[in-house]
Amino acid sequence: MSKTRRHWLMKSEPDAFSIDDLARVGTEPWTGVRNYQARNFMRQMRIGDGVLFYHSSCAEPGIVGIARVASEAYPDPTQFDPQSDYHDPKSTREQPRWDLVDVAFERKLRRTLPLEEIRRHADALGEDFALLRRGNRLSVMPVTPAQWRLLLSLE
DNA sequence: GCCAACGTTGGC
DNA sequence: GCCAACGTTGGC
Repeated sequence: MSKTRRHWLMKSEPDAFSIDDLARVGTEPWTGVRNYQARNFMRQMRIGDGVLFYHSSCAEPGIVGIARVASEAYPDPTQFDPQSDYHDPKSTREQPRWDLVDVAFERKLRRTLPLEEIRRHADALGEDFALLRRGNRLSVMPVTPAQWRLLLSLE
């Protein structure tokens, strides 16, 4: 396993949990991911990896801040909680299905980097940039160093 | 609110 | 193992 810091993009609906919420709490366990691909990406995360914080399902979807991975992946406790929206009856403490990582606030961007503007750089970002793939619904995705640089240069 | 895209479930 | 039905995501 490489020791190089890697980069990711994580989506959140600001009505549920925004970049300002993260700024307030400092560090947040990223509960509720119930997609295997997204879970597997979180399992690849290492402490210190960079995270682009993306607001989805809102008036101006886009990248709004930078965070960093603050823990290795560990079982998402909400999967065991029958009261939780994220409860998964097929999960047991012996055999958990869902993991999460802790995410720590780094900074807000000077402005929201809107999806619409990101789209205009689709060619430079390349085919492997999952955010712009057709019908993309992935909430956790990898970002290459080149994509990271390009996106932050737009700020 | 609409709808396209996609993942998951379950019957067969 | 196929595939239709269903639920969810997320931009608009």
